[in-house]
Amino acid sequence: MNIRELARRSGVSTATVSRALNDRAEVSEATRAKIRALASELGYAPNEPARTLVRRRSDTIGLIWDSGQEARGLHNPYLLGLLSAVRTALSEADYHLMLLNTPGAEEQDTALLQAVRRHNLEGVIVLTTPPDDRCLRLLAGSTVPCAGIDTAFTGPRTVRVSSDNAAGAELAVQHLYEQGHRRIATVTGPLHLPPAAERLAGYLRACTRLGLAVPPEYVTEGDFFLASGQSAGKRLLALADRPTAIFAAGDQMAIGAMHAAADAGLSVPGDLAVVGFDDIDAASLVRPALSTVAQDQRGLGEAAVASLRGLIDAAPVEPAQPRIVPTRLVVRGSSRPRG
Amino acid sequence: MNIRELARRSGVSTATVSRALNDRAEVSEATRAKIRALASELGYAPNEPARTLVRRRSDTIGLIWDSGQEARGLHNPYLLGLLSAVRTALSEADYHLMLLNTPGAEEQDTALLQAVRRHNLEGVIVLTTPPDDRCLRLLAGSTVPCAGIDTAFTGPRTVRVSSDNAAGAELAVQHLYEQGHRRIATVTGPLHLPPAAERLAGYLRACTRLGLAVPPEYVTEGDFFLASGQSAGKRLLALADRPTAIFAAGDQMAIGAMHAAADAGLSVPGDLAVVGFDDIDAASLVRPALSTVAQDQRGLGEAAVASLRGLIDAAPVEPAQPRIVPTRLVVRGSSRPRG
DNA sequence: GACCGTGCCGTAAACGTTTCCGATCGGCGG
DNA sequence: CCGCCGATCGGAAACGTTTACGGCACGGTC
Repeated sequence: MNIRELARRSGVSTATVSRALNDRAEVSEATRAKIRALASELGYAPNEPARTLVRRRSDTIGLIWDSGQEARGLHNPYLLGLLSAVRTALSEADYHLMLLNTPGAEEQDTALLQAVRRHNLEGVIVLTTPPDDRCLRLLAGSTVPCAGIDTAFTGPRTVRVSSDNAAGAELAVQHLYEQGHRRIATVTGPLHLPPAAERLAGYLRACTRLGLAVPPEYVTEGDFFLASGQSAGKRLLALADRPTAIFAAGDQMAIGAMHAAADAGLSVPGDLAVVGFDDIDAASLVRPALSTVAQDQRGLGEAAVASLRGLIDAAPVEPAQPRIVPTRLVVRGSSRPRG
Repeated sequence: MNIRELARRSGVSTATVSRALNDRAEVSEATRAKIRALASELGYAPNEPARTLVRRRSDTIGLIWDSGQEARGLHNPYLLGLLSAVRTALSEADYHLMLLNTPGAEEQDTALLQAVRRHNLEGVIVLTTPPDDRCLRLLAGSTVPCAGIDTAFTGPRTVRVSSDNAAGAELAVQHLYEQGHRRIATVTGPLHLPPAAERLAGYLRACTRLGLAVPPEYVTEGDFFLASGQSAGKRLLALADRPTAIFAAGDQMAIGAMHAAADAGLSVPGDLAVVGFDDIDAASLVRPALSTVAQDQRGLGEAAVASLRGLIDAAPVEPAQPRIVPTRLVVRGSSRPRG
């Protein structure tokens, strides 16, 4: 069942069928309707590879994420939500989606770039901070439009979209302040990662704005995982000037801090309030449930797709501005009014 | 940079270049090496759409999962792991992967089938139990090879791969038995879903094998979510013949049961041991950490890909046997030896 | 020496679509 | 009546590959 067969049965030429189905103007309404009807009756679907070949565009974009993390057993609970958001946003824009595999160490440096060319991909969306990868750097350095969600690469035709990490952190601190807390400490992520640095900046900004003192020992660096939050919490709770609240730059670390409080015989939120960042699944499963700054995954996905489309059909006029997506505070039991 | 240009620069014809790069025999080693070298030097990558067009096979399979769940706010923490596993297994088999979007209610019934034909997909992998969808049923009923992970459709060229739910449940009960428990209750999932039914069957089988009495009130049905586990736990703990251990068919329900124990002033695992199923992220974050039956996501992904390949290049001889992948018990704090 | 097989390679026809370039046909103003 | 114009369509050339087919040279066998 190809366009020729459909043309034969409609009594017109393949050119007319193509024009009819592609909503071109040079075809009468009558024949267009007839062809449409016959096409859907016969279940005709145009062959995409052939279209791609002649049009020299595939309406397809590639998606890639850092699976190195999972390989090391570290799930990023956000990936799935981002994936779905990107997928629906792309399909609404009539793009197809191809999953690229993160090149391992044994791959060629050009593996990613080659994959893009092989499939005529019109752009690539990169999820989460990837390892310091040469493949990815090569891709970003090329003229292939790239949108990165929470990634830090730069290139001639790249755009970065990320949550408003600083504002989110401010939200958290503001909330704790409103609950009466004045001694608020923080556990950061690895500070060489942009999101971690931005969340710290937001924390500091809020503290100065609110007139809160931030002794240097109130800022401890973690690695986004449970254990680091627990040990950081333990250190913070042993301080002479013990904080009454902790803002952790990641939910796992926040849960770790809650464990540290329990270890010290302190109650949450009575003796220590905790606010995290990300709203992972576990946040609503632990007890007390974790207050946290939720990222807008759908918004991130839509922003990435919108930016990418801009990059695709616009000339590379200027380095695209990063797109910032607002966050939202979710208040749960771990920061309710002090008892 | 196409094959013609490469042929010109190598001083041979396009046919020879094609044969050289596709490892056909009718090319001398010398010219093959020369072409290879030139190709990688020039960064030549064959155009997949053109290949697909002429070969009439795309080396691409489609992936689809039920995003209805997420839309309703229900994350399936397993999806991401499965996704990665499928992706790596496919790329090792030199297949490309295209993400299909789950058709909404407004789509044509034939949307999925049409997508498969448009892109010349050679097969489809379906993740997690989808809604009772006509699109999917149409796909399964066609001759398109389909592999479903934890899905219950059937068709002429479909195969189902799933974890050994029954054996996993037996593992859990056996473990609790070995810890000295004799009164073991269970919280099931919705029993119309095959995994839930199988886990219950495994529980019952283990109990009879071990000679444990199972009063009817020891079996309560939940919906895989936290609240159902909590209320089920509450009911079980109020029983005159109170169980000393609970096997929950899902981790969220298991955590709910732990909350119920805390509400009743009981300690875990001292007064009540709990074992879950799935090993979601939260399992290792709650306190005490949750013992659980972990699914082998990588194994599931590889089995799905292997089955699909069998379906693709074999004649549809007989209805393919379902592939069963073993599970693994992860013992954590919630079921450690009784105090 | 004729013949055949084999190894290597080139020519050209496909694959299914889009689109450029004409062609045809009414209608309409001059 | 003539030429022009817009609307509608068909013919045919692309797009970049793979592969059937045939050709050529060479070595071996009778």
